[in-house]
Amino acid sequence: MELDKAYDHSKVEEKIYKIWEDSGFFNPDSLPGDRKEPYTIIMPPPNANAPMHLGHALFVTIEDILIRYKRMRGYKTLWQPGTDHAGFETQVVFEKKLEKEGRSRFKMQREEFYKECWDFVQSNKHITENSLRRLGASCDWSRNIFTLDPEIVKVVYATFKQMFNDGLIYRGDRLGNWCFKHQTALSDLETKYEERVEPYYYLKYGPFAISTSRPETKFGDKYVVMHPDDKRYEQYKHGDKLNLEWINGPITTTVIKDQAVDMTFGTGVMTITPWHDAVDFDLAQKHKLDKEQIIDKYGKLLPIAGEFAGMKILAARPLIIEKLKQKGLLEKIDENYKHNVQTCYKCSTLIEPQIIPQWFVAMTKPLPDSRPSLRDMAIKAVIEKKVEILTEKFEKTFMHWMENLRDWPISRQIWWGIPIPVKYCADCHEPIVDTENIISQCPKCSSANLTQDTDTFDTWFSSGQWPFATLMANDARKGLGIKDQGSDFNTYFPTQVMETGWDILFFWVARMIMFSYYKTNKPPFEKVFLHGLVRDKDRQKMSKSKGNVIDPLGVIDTYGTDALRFALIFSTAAGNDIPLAEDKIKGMKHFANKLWNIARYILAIEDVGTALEPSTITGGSRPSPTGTTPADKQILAKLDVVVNSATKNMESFNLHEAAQEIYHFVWHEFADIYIEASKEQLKNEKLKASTLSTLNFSLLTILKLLHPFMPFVTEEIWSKLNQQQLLMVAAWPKN
RNA sequence: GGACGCGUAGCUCAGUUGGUUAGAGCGCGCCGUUCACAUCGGCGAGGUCACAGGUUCAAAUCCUGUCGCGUCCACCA
Repeated sequence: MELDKAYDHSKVEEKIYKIWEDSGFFNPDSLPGDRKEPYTIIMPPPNANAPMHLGHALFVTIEDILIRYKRMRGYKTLWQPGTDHAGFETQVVFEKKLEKEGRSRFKMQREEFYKECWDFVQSNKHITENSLRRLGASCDWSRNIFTLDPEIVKVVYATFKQMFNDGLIYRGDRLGNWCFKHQTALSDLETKYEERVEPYYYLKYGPFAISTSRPETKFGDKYVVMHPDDKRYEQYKHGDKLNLEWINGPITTTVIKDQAVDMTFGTGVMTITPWHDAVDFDLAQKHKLDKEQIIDKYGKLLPIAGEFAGMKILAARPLIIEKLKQKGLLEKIDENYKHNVQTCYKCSTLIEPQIIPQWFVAMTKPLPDSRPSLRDMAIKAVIEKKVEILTEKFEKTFMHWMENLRDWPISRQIWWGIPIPVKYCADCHEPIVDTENIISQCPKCSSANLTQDTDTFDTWFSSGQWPFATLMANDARKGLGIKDQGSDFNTYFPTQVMETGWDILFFWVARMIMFSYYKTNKPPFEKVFLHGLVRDKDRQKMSKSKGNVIDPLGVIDTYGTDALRFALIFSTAAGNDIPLAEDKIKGMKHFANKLWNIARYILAIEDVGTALEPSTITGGSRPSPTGTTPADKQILAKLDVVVNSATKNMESFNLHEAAQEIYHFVWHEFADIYIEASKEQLKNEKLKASTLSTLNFSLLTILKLLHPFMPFVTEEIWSKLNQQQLLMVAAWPKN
């Protein structure tokens, strides 16, 4: 048998993937042998609309390594694939596309928009899935699912209804983060703070001095707040009324004393704008104060602003200041006030807090069946290691976040997503949960005058249920109940590992744990393995919205999937970011070629026609100790060490260490030392048998060790060795 | 403001519970191609493991402090 002089991945990868896929071994139901113990990874569903980036390559590499390893160890392995409609993310991308075409969703019908967005996502979805194939992902495509598939939506709706009935979901007039551009509320996680330098104004408010960077919010200020212990304002009592001249004329203000005021900040006096500020909102709630909307949802001033009504806030600001100045109410301006402003994480538009009715999930409210709150169940699970977050660093971060958790707003005023299954009675205003869309009469007042809620769910409300929703959906498709023998949910839940990026620890992982306990009283997964971010060569974060994503398919074309995978895993400790240098990938292509040539050397000996039968060459049984040379003994001993250590590292998720030691062994022990020694030994007829046997045993073992990391080249070489079964289901080496 | 992490060879980074001459990829210097591989081989240069203390028989690894860098969370009217 003669191999090509160099390994050519382009001739191999597509062919091998097809062999794997045709074998059916991606599907746990079709694996050879009697496999009882399941090992399950639910794939974090990639955003269906987004082209693949190196983050995908990294997660596929890690998860595929784990799955292939466990498959070789005889587990009933399920890697559940899927794609994500990614509500807001996708809508933003799609709206940008519309914008380029000179269109806008605000000029479209909702149905028209949804259909176009659906088609857009569907066409990109296949591209994403094929990219996963090119990366060698050995996931079970027969179970492939999409977050908007009806079986998933059904599970999501059932959870919503159950939570609503349990009083864990409520509709509230609460202050939310409002993005003017995207015309939707956002959760705190979907906003970011940006440092800006803006003028800061000191104003005369009757006898007081107040300060603000946002004079346009001040029209409705009819309360003035100070700390009860502040000696400077002793003469003012809580509830005192004062008349004073303000922007648009005389007003009456009421003194409020509250400890929330920081006496050391500014003058220790502030006025409040409950409709547009979180602290002020809380104060107003506490003291039952009036709340007035100053700015509408398009960022324009309302009639309360008098002559400024209808103006955009930023345009009005200098005019308001000018008027204050003319009235002698402006004391001074600090032009270089540095502060952080909250902005939309997608478009950096200033976030305006607004009171808008939204649906919330109560995170800290105990469950009606006497279980603790969603938040507390998740904290308990992590403390008790029912869910183990790998690396202490992330566990700490997780706990810190959980302990400060607030209620979660789950409604969005966008169109791309799962509609909230609620109707409102126009007569008695009762919200009616209608998950089947069959209710036409208000159960309370019998009115037939019902209107549909127009909001959609936060994507994470549905993807937070992904681990059990996917398995339940699989069962629904097969007509199985979740408790039936052999159902996916029964067999594969809880799953073993959740592998994902640390950047969605709060968005996703935390929510999955909470939903899972709520719904099943079990953890969704036993371990959480968080990988870092693949950064570009300037260490910049790669993201769809920044447009700096590097297409991994180009790198694969040049160097091969195995090289990319090995480069990604090679120096990747859990949780550390990875700046990917192309040189590293190139080096790993060389390694694949090295492996190829090791096999080529061994196979060539066979062709040269030694005394050995091919069966001996390819049998791969461990050489018997008698008749081996010190060199044979040494390499076999080292092989044992590597098998041992690599196995240990695979079990403890130190994949990069396993990769490194295998690499070192193959190149610098086996090739550099033993193969060189073998050339001399083969000249001696008496040593030929044991030498060949040592070479072959070592090679076969190496192929098994490397297969999870470099599946293509190892499977290809394996096939040249006339093996009966595929390497992907060969047994992991033991010693 | 709160929390977390990092500082190891010219560059990018590994180094699990403290234990022999601290590693990899790339780069660099010299030598070597009929004999698996030039996508290679051999030899080599290069690190006071940020700094200062401490614990220990033993510290890159544990503790304290200093300097420098970064991340996350929250946010002052």
